Amino acid sequence: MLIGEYTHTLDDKNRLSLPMKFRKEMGKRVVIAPYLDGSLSIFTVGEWEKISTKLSESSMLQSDNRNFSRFMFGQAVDTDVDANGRILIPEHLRTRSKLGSKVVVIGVQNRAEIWNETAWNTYKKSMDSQADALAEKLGQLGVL
Amino acid sequence: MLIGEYTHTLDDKNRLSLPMKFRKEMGKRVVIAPYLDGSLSIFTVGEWEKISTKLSESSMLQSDNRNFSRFMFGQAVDTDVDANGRILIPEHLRTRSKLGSKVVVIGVQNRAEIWNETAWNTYKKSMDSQADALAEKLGQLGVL
DNA sequence: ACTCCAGTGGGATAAAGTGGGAAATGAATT
DNA sequence: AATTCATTTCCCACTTTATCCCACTGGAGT
Repeated sequence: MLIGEYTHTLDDKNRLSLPMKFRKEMGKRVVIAPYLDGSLSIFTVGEWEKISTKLSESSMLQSDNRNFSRFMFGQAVDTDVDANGRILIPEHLRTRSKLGSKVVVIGVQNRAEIWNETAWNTYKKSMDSQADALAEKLGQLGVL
Repeated sequence: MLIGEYTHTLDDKNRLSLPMKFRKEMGKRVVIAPYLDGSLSIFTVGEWEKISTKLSESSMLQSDNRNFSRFMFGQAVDTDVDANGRILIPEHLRTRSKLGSKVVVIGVQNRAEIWNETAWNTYKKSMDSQADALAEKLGQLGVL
């Protein structure tokens, strides 16, 4: 279970160290993929395979499925974690999520997310003000 | 599993190097075919045969199937991967997908796609703005 | 204050990607 | 049928980018 928020530097060689607390669970190999709300996601290979399986069962002749598969797979990368616990963020993903030298790595259950630092702070603030309303909605759906 | 985005050059001899990460899975021989959304597709011979089988099982009495088969098979070529991991893109396919000297090769599970660089960037942008809605839709369908 | 370690930075080495020339194949013309 | 011209295929070499490895730093804990 990945939890917590860590601010790390993304250096000019596109290297990002994973928080020490994540490394054991992440293992030696992870998949980095574009994710929702402008963030990037880091999955363990196990979690990634679950997603792959689900998407491979959907027909590529339907544009919704095709588009989402392209979006995820086309931009994803599976990469080794180096000896210092760092991963390489490909240039196209770095650009997409507008990552500067300071990024935020957060743990969300089975995945980690990488955020542009200011985008994360903005997001946090807006969620804070909406949290009560959100809880209400989820409560109505019986989630919590 | 083919994933990732790579920008490669298509030289004046119509040669395109496959990303190193794709080469093992692609093998010594691949099939290049026109694909959807203006892209070209690269399949392993194995994957190509699967598609062929499926299409041959669908009735050619339906004009949609007939037309789609013509579209794929009529323009497809099977070609060797050379010693440097490069393939030759036939002129008619290069023209069709408006490929200049810079093209993007992406991996999408069982296939690779070749895109005109600017077309890909445009596509990505439009997908980025739709991804959240798309994920929601697929979530409702039980895909994610 | 000293030690240890997570996180960071930089230089050396290897390899992926690309370009160009030589050899081979095929077509065309006399 | 033979020679020449054009096009394709193969091979080698270069350049740039990425990967590996080691060293440093600053903060936390003893």
